This record gives sequence, structure tokens and C-alpha cells, in this order.
Amino acid sequence: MSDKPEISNAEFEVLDVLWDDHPATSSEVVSRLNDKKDWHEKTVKTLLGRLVKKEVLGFEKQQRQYLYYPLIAREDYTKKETTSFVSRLFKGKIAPMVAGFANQNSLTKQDVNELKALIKEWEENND
Amino acid sequence: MSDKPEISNAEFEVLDVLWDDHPATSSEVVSRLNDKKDWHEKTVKTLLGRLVKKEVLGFEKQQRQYLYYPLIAREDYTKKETTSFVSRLFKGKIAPMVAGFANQNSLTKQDVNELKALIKEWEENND
DNA sequence: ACTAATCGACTACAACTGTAATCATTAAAT
DNA sequence: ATTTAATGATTACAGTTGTAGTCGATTAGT
Repeated sequence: MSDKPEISNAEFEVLDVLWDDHPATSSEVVSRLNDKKDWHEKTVKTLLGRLVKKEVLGFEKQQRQYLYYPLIAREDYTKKETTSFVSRLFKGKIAPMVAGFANQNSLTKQDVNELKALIKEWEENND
Repeated sequence: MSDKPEISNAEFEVLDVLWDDHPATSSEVVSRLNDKKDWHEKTVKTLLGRLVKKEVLGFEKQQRQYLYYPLIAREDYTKKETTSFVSRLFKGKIAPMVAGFANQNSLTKQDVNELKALIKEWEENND
């Protein structure tokens, strides 16, 4: 029923800091974003408003201010995005995507260990 | 120097069929897209034009028609997109992304075998 | 009590996107 | 030879996005 919300790049950054910690007032969000982005306060407020309109964020009034919080879980969002990304760019096959990534970036030993753990788990569950 | 071209979703579909096989005339592109997308011919032409303007596609004249071909390689594009995707959504860590994917979709045995092959190769090259 | 700072609401505005339609030219069909 | 169809070029137009500015209300400072 509820159509998947399209979250723009800029909006995502705002959502991301709220995932990190919430609820938060708009000025908290602004100041947390100041570390990474060079956005005017008004810009951030606009993005907060748009995310509310898209029902990605909710808020509660606290006197005159709003306390914002995410309405969707980071995991749910990233899973869906990943699925659609892999499906679009790699015909749904995860291995070629990892291969391209590994070839472009350096995999750390930890990355590899984590991947091995995933595989091991998969093998225990599947046959 | 050359700024990375922003390729929109619709534009990507057009580029994708040209990656599959090129060069191709606009009507070939249109007919190949007909299988998956329900786009008007004019729409596809617009997208071809935009991709040319963005220097993502090139073309040669063949009498009155154009023969279009990609100016960027699929691998280069997908690698860059993957890197930025993983960086944005997973702080650059590939394993959590694979974990989320595996958890959302079913990994096939082939996927797992391919991943194992990647890991093996990595281990041979590193340490 | 007044003034200044701050908040959310609303407005702005150009670029990019999705989705074509129109136009001028040329090639194909009759 | 004319009409028709197909091409690329140009134009259209609303919705989204990035990036704020203005406005009216409220709170905080003095």
C-alpha cells in the first residue's frame, strides 16, 4: 500500500544523522551535519520538512521546537536499496558486485573474515 | 578533470541496452527497450539526446540515422557506483551490505561459490 | 516592556527528470 | 511526383531536488 518513499541524496544525509541518534531538534541536526556538510540551516530545515511530508520522519512538539525521529529503520531501507541496486546494476547477482568492489577498493582482512563468516552461516543453514 | 556524468534512472536503462550491444540506431534501442519498458519512442530519443549531451554516448552518422555507442565502460561505471553506494549506505564496508542482501534475498549456491572464489583469490594475493 | 534571536511555515527558483509533442527535413511508398 | 512515414532537433511541461530567503509568531535577553 504505502508507496516506497523516494529519498533524495541530500535528504538521506539528514535522515542518516537521525538514524545515528534520535530524537533530535532541527538545530541538533543542523549542528551534527555541520561536521560533514556545508549546508545552511535553512537548507536543513527544508530537508527535514520534506522528509516529514514524505512520511520518512515523524516529530513531536516540545514547546516551540520539534523533536524529529525516523519512521523507517535504517536496516529496512538499506536492504531495499541494496536489492534494487544489485538488481539494476548486476542483474541481481551479488558476487559480481563484490568482485567489482574488491577490484576497485582494497578489501581488508576484516572484510574477508566477515564475508567468510557470512558464507559459513549460509552453508550451515542451507544443506 | 572530466566531471563524472550524472546518469538518471531512465537514462541508465537506455545506456544499459547499448552496453549489451552496440552501436545501434535509435529505433533499435527503442525496440529493445520495448521488451522491458513501456516508453514512447519520443521518450527514448530524448534520453539518447541527453546522454549524448552528457557525453555518455557518442554516435556516428549513417546516412540520416545515428549509430549510438557508449563512451564509458559498464565496468567502470558499475565500479564507481558500487563504491559510492557502499560508502554512503554502509560506511564503505562491503560485508554488511552482503549480509543485508543475503538476509533479504536468497543467496544461491552459485552466489556462494563465486564469493568463495573471490575470497580465495584475495587470500592468495594478500599475505 | 521592547528588541533581538529563533522556530516552523511558506515561498523561490533554477537544474534535472520523466514523459512526451511539434517541427523541419529527408527517405520511402505508392 | 505526391503523400506518408521516419529522423533528429527543438520545445513543453509538471514534479523533484538543491539551496536557500521571507514571514509571522514566539521566546529569550536586557
